[in-house]
Amino acid sequence: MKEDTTEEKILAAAKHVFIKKGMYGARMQEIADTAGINKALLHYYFRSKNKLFDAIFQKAFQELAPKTSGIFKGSLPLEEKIRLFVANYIDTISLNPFLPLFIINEISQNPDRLKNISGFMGGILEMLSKEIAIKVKAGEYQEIDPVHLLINIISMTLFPILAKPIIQGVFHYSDEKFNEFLEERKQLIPYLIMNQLKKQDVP
Amino acid sequence: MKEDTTEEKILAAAKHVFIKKGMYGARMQEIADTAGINKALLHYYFRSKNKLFDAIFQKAFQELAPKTSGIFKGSLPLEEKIRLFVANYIDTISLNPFLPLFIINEISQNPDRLKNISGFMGGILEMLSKEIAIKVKAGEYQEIDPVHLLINIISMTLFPILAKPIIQGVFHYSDEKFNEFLEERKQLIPYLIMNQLKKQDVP
DNA sequence: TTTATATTTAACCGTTTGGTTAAATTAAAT
DNA sequence: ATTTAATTTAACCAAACGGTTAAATATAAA
Repeated sequence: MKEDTTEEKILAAAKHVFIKKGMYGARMQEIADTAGINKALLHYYFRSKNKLFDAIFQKAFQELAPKTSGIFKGSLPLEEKIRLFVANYIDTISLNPFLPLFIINEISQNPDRLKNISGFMGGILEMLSKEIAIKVKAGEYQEIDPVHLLINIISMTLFPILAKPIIQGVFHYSDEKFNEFLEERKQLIPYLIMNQLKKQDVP
Repeated sequence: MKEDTTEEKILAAAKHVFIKKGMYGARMQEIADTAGINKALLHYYFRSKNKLFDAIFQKAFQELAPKTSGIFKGSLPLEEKIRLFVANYIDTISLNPFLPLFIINEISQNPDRLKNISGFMGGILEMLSKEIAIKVKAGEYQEIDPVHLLINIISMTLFPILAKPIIQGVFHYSDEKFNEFLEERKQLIPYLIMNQLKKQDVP
C-alpha cells in the first residue's frame, strides 16, 4: 500500500511530463491528469508552471549524476571501477531515457539554471584525477587530462541513449538489438578507455 | 550583391529559427521577421507551419551528415582520415551548434520523420568497414564492429558540442577555454580510436 | 459535532498563436 | 499601358493554454 501525498503525486507527475515534453511542451492539464487530480488543485499546490518546474528541475538534474559513491570509494582496480560505472550508468539512464535530453535542452535554452546546481560530477572527477595521478607517477599510465577522460566516458555512454531513435532508424535496430548494442558497450567502453591510459608509446 | 528569392529567404529564416527553437518553440512571426517579410506573405508561400517545417527538415538533416566524400575516398592512412574527419566535423558543427540537438529532439518526438531519410552515414560506415576488414585480415587491426567504432567517433565528437553549456557551467570553461578543449579533442579522439584498433592483446 | 482543510466542478478571463481575409500598394510581365 | 503577380497593411477568428474564481462537496482535525 502506497502512502502518497498529493504533493508527491504532483511532483512525480510533473517530473514525468516535463522530462518527456520539456518546459514549453508540457501542459498543466496533462500534469494534473497524470497526477490523478484536476487543474484547480494543481494550481492550489503550485501557483504557476514556473514554480512547479523549478521544484522538479533540481531533482531531475541530480538523477543525471550517477550514484558512484560506492563504486569509486572501493579499492578495486580502475578498469573494474569504470566497468561498474558504465554498466550502472547505462542501466540507470535506460530507466529514464528522456532525462539527459531534457536536461541538455533546458540548460541550452536557459543556462542560468545551472547556477543553482553545485558539485555535479565533482566527486567522480576528483577520484579519477587522484587515481590517475598516482599511476602516472608510478609510470603505469600515461598523462591525460581527467576532464577529457571523463567526457570521453560520458559521451560514449550517454550519446547512444540520447540518439537512440536515430541509431535505430539508421541501422534498422529493433528494441532488442539496440539493448544488445548497449550491453556490448558496457564492455567496449571501459576497454577503450583503459587502452588509452595504458598505451606506452605516446605520439 | 545577393540575388535571394523570397522563398529562399523564407527557407533560410525558417531553418534558422526552427533549429534554434524547435518545431513547437518556433513562432511564425519570428520566422517572418527574420526573413524580412510579414506573416501574410509567409503564409502565402507556405500554407502552414507544418509544410514549412517539412520543407526545411530534410535539408537540416542532410547538414548533420558530414561531407566526407573527399576524405574517405583518398588513399591516406586510416588514422589520418579519422583525424581529418573529426576536425572537419567539429568545425562544421561548431558553425551551427544547435543543429544536432534539434535533429535529436525532433526525431525523438516523432521518429516517423526518419522514414523520408535514406543513406545517412551509410557512406562512411561502408568505407570504414572495408578498410578495417582489410587490415584485420592482414593482422594489423583487431576485429571490431564498425557500428560501434562509428558511434564512438560520433559520440566523442558530437556530445561535447551538444552538452556545451553544461560542460562550461560545470567546469567553469570560458568560450575560449571551451574552444581550446574542442581543439584538443581533434587530436585526442583519433588517437584513442586508433589505439583501440591497433592494440594486439585482446582481452 | 463543529471547524478547518483538501478536492472537485465548472465556468470564466486574458494572452498567445496559427491561420485567414480583404483591400491597398508595389513591382514585374505582356 | 494593361494585366498579372508579389507584397504590405491591418484587422480579424478560433483554438489552445496558463491561470483564476466561486461555489459545492468530501475529508480530516479539533
